[in-house]
Amino acid sequence: MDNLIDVYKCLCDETRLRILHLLGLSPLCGCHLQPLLGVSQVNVSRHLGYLKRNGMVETIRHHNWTIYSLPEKPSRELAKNLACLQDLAGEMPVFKADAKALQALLRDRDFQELLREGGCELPSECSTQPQLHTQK
Amino acid sequence: MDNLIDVYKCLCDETRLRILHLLGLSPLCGCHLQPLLGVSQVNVSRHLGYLKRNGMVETIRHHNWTIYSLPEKPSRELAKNLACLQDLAGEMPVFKADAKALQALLRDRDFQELLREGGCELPSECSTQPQLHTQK
DNA sequence: GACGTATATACTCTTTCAGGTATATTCGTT
DNA sequence: AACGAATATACCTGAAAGAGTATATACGTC
Repeated sequence: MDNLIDVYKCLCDETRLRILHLLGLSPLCGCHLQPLLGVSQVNVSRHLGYLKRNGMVETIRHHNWTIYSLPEKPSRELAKNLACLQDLAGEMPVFKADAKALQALLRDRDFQELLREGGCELPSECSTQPQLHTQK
Repeated sequence: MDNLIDVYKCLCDETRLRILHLLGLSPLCGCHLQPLLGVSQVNVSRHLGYLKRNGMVETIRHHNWTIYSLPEKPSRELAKNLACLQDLAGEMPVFKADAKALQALLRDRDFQELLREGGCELPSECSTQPQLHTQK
């Protein structure tokens, strides 16, 4: 029961909702999330810390980066609610805009390499095709 | 987006979760919820007020009673999350115990009459069969 | 009109939360 | 060793939440 409440507590903040939605699409670092979300570094870090303390995300350290991702083995409560969130997000402007903004990052080779080095699975949206712009 | 956050805010309290779960099974008054939940009258009333302010429940006044029920036409966000909650509740001890405690009330004729007079649909669990104990 | 039941509000207190500014800490590069 | 990038923590503040006690309000009955 407490676990379920913790899940909902994590979900009742817009920044955290956007973070979880994005992490549902790909593992990400704070430095990727910050520009996507348009909030301060401290803010991202604090919300990520909150999510981690509550078991909503997992981390992998790689060099100076902390790669955040959704838990590999989420609790039933978490899994159900994340599925519910992704479902709802598909029809909500804020989330759709976030997903769109993420697409550019997913095609970035430096980003793909970072995930690979961190041992993360690349999301299917990461095109392995030759790409046009590799700005970092 | 704000609506979704409000939904989650309503869901991140144990008392409110239990209320919503019970209302998913039957319309109920505060005076029914109070003994079921085992919390004070003020507490039930405040949480019900919170839920109503956020559009999570609807009310019908009948004499001295206020019958609370889930919205007839819930928003997409609310509907999805209530479905998710009912799903999860099926396997959680606290909710199962609440549902069981509610069964006795559902068979109570005074209770059934109150719902009918309030214009509520009787939940399917309300047996219309002759009953053994009608203590109020 | 007095009383009991059902419900809601006011006041207070304590805790939690979200955000801002400033300041670590860690790692890699120069 | 100095610097920059990525991340995290400390301190402060204002707002909201949750609960307790007391007190209203509203309705029906006697």
